[in-house]
Amino acid sequence: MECQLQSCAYDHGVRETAPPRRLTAKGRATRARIVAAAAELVFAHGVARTGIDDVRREAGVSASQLYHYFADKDELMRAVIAHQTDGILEVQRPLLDHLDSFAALEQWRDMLVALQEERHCTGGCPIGSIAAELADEDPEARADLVAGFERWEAPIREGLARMRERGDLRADADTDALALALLAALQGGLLLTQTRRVTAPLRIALDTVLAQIRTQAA
Amino acid sequence: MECQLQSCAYDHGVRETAPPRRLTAKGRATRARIVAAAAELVFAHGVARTGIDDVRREAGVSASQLYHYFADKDELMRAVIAHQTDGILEVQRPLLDHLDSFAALEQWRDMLVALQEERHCTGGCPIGSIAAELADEDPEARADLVAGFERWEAPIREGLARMRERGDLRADADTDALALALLAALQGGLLLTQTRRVTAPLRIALDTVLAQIRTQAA
DNA sequence: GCGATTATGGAGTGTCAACTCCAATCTTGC
DNA sequence: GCAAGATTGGAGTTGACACTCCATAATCGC
Repeated sequence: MECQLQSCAYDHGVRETAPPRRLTAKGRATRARIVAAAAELVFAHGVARTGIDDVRREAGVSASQLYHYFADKDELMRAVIAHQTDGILEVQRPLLDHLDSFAALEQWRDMLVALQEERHCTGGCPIGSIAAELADEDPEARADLVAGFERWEAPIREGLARMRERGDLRADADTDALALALLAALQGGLLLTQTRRVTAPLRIALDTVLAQIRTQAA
Repeated sequence: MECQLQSCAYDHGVRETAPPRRLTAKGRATRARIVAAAAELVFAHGVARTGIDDVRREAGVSASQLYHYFADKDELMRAVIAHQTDGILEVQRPLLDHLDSFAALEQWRDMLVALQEERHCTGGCPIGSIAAELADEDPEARADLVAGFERWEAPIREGLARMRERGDLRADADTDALALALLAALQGGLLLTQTRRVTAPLRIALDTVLAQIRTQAA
């Protein structure tokens, strides 16, 4: 509840609940290994179907270590949300920071579709799937998810705003709404792609919003 | 695996796994009560967090009854998917069957937004949330989810097609793609609305695709 | 009405999950 | 180098959960 606004990538577990005030280099590495293992398992099977013991085994640590770094499963899941948000931004970063041309938007769409193709359409959105599972169940997780989506949406919003300022889009184009619609199309497209096991829904959902953005060209 | 194509609303549990070949009137009522209770709990808390015992208690039946009508939890969840799809179609039915004018599309959007408003933005899509949880985990559930989405998408697709045939939309408008984009916007909008607890994402996501449909007016 | 089938009650079982405890070992600041 | 504190191992506990079993009561076809 205290550090949602700053970008806080890794120091998420350091709140009043987490016992260790200072982490040694080895400790940080162990903690990171736990979070990475948990993130992978949650991405593959969801929060509820990911057992602490699975994480423990995958990360190669003992139970006491896990509870040394995280007060409980909920706190670990919050660390996973932060980790996955970092991962999304890192992977999309070069493109995401320059979504200020039609060519860049199309490249971004191609990248997203190609990624799902590689995964054979399994797995949805790394944070969207968690949101579906936890948004109504864990208020703290919800807050972190809101922050995660915001970190994702911001560069999209800013890219479209630059297009408008530069004169590529009409002065009265609602770029904030278009950015939000793009994110929603991505989420919905991913869900349908995951369910139907074909990339068409994702591609078509994104293309439809991109077409709408193009109608706003100046 | 055998009855995805016909509309099969209620006779879903009657496959080789379900012991009872014939259900008496009372039996059907009990089975329906179980499915309804399960659907409500799953909608509120997800599949994994819904215990058989919770369903049992909520429906007012004993454990043996539950396993008399359903081979296991997976089969019950498949019945829930069918039940929720029926529910979605029933609620939206009057509108859904006549989505063949801009006015009707807007009325439908208003209804969807109002519904989430009533729910204070809690709960996502009755089948979308299940899809996020089960699509990669249970192949049979995935098949039923695909069928469910198709039953939902079909009337949207057909409404837009009628608009094109009637000349409201251009002859080269890709109404199938627009219908799919609308469903994706709905799913993504619901997820973001559920997470952020405001209806704006849902409304904006739908409005953006509606605007794109309007650009295809003849 | 009567035999066969279906519907119900409720106690019981085995497994697995999250989490705890305590003792032992490294690391670090000084 | 030496305490203080950080890090680790692994067995143990507690509860929840999906599912089973067997006996009894209702219902249906004829």
